[in-house]
Amino acid sequence: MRKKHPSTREKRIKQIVDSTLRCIGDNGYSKVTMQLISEYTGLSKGAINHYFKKKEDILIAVLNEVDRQLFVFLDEKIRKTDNVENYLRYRLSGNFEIHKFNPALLYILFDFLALSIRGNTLYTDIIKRLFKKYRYLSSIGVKLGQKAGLYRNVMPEDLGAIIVGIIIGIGSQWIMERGSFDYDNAAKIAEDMIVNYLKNEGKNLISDK
Amino acid sequence: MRKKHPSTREKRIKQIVDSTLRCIGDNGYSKVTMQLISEYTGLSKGAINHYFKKKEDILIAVLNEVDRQLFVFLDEKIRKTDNVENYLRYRLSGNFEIHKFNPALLYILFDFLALSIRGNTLYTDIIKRLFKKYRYLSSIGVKLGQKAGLYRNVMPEDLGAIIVGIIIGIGSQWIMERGSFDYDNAAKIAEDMIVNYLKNEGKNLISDK
Amino acid sequence: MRKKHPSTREKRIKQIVDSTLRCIGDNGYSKVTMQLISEYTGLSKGAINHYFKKKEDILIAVLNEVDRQLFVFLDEKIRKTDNVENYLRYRLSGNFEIHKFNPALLYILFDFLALSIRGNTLYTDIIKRLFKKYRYLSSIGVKLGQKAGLYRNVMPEDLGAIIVGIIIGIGSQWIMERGSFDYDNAAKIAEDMIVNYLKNEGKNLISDK
Amino acid sequence: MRKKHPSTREKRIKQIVDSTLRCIGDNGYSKVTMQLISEYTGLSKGAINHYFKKKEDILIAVLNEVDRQLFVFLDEKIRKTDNVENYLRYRLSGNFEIHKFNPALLYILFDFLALSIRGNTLYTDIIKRLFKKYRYLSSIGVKLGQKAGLYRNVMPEDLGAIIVGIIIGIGSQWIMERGSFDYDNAAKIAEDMIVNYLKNEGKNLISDK
DNA sequence: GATGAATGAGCGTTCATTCAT
DNA sequence: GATGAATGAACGCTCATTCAT
Repeated sequence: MRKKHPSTREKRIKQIVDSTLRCIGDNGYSKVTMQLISEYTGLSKGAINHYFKKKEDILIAVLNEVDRQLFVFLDEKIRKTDNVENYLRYRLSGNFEIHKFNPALLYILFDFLALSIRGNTLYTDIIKRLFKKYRYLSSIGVKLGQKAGLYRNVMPEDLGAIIVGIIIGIGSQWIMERGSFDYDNAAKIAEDMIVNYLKNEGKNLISDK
Repeated sequence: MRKKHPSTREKRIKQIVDSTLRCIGDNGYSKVTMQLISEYTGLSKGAINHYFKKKEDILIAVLNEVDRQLFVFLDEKIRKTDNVENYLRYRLSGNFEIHKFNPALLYILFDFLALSIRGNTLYTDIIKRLFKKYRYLSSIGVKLGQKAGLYRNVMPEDLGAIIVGIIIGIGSQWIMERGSFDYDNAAKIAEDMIVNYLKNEGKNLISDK
Repeated sequence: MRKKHPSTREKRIKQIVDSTLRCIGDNGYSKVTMQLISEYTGLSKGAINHYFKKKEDILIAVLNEVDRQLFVFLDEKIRKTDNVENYLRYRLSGNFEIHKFNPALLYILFDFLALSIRGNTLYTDIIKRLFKKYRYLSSIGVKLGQKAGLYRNVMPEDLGAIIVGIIIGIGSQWIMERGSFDYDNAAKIAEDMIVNYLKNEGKNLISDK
Repeated sequence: MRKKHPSTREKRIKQIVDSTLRCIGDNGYSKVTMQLISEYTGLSKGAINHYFKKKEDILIAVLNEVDRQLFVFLDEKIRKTDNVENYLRYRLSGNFEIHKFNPALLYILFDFLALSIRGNTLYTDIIKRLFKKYRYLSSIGVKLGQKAGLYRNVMPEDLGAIIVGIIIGIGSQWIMERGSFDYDNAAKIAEDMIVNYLKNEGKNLISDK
């Protein structure tokens, strides 16, 4: 029996992935069961298993979806600028904004990150790729500034790591306890700190330690 | 009914906590079972239960041990300096060093962080307290510099959040994939970036965005 | 998502309750495990859990089933009479009969009674309700006789307690050791004793103690 | 090494039995663990096991102690009378009194009764013996009255079963819910009902059913 | 005699997965 | 395609019992 409605399969897969994303956002990775996914999706457990042979397969699809959503959200904002400095600033402020107004994505990212840090080879590769991409995207702003002669000569990849790190590092603390510091101010300082550093090539500020 | 061998109990408790710490470091929080802890410890499941009534109690003890180890390691290093700028630099470089040579602590921190982000009230308070402490310790270096007239006038708490964020943010990426960027260089840049920012009060580098 | 086979679920639930009833009758409450219930039912442990989330839920269902069976058995017999005195006699003899030919119900009742006497709040309410109902049903026969001017003026509720008490009190002894006394004769004496007492209003038989 | 203080053993055994009795009275049979017995006794688990090889051995000793206490309490009261009718009345009222003011004994009796009803051969024999003894003791009052020409000619053993039954039957309901009926009044009615029945030989009150 | 550390079988329960319908 | 009944391994945990000290 051949596929009668090939679009049904894709529709169902999207339905399952979206529901699971919502489910993880609501309950956390460790609380997600096939039963709960089934309830969020409105499909039976059997139907879920019909489209995804293993629970892990759903979670991998979810992680890819998180990646896609983060990318879509940011790219839209950044593509609109042609100011070199703004490229970097928009990436920073855009990310800070995402985590503030849609923390579920960060929640999920952290769940998978925690799993991936160990040998969980299932998610590791996806998370690695995700981080690599964001370091790369962050480094583009640095490279553009260097090409324009605005930024000092540092390894763009290492600065990409700092940019990505500062975003998730501040975000994670803020998620833990919102009142513990001024998120917007810290984000602003971080932004200035990075741009400030990149523009201060000539000054010998490096300690002689 | 006096304890005849109080040292035995304490020894066993330490043995279990240390073994669990090692176990989480090797396998990750989600993979840790009472059975596995028992195997790592070399004691029976019943024996583990004799000292810790609940699995959670072990994990809380482990988390406190992580906290203690981080504190002991850093304080030793920092106490030795009386140079104001070095206070901040030592805290940064010290943390980077820990995560490089004893990444298990960061693994575990992330595991509990991921759990705490959701409603897991068991670890949340401990993790909150831990983060708060590190933001505070980081802010001390800022305050000292401000008092000495060396650093610009920013909220020390917000800078504490940035310092802690940058340490765990870079650390987590490096743990994920060691070859993806130059950890030592990124750490050095981050260090300079922060000190640079703090010392550049007069310059109007803040973007007019 | 409509139920396709609603009868399957109900059939299984009945199957589990009946099997557990048999299991408790054979082995006693304290010996009943999920494993044993599963064996009596012929279903896997997982299947039992599919229909009853908690072991307690099965036992509550069992207790309600015992209640139902007792009620059905007695009501049938009693409804057939319109003789006022027979109402009480039938209730007494009917109960004695049940306990003689289906002692499992009494076994189970005692198991739950023993549990309920202590703070086991799970079964206490059900057992309380059950006893209350039987006291009430027993008191009806007294009230009818009083209305008809046949019985002396005593609190029907207190007599209900005596009637219920005598039934389970004699039953429990007989269950313990069948040869120890003549159950049928004791039941007959008890029946006469109660009716005798109720009909002897005028005589000052009450001791002047 | 021979026993230095033979009385120590007996003292310890009494200490353990008494503590366990108290422990069951407080918590119920099903809640009693060796740990709890150890805490109630103030001895270590190892010490308990030194005197009683099995937990069951303790419980058998406890049950015998309950039997002994019930006997002691009642016999004292009854021995004081030489009035034939009072013999029976004292046994009834005495028992009602015990259960009212020391329900723990009834609690424990019910716990073991529930266990004994099934094949738990450990306690069955003791409980059987206990019931038999009380039926016998109750029947003495009947026999005395018959010898004195006061009571009708019924099987004393069967009446013993009714007397014992009515005592535990009413007691169990009252323990379950104290407010559900007037215990004292029900006890009084039960007492009169029995004596009334025994004294009404001539009257043909027996239904012709 | 006395302790409590240690054992391990067995408990109720969860859950990914399979499969007859 | 879709269902949910059924499975069974694995989990955290309890507890009577043993035994080195």
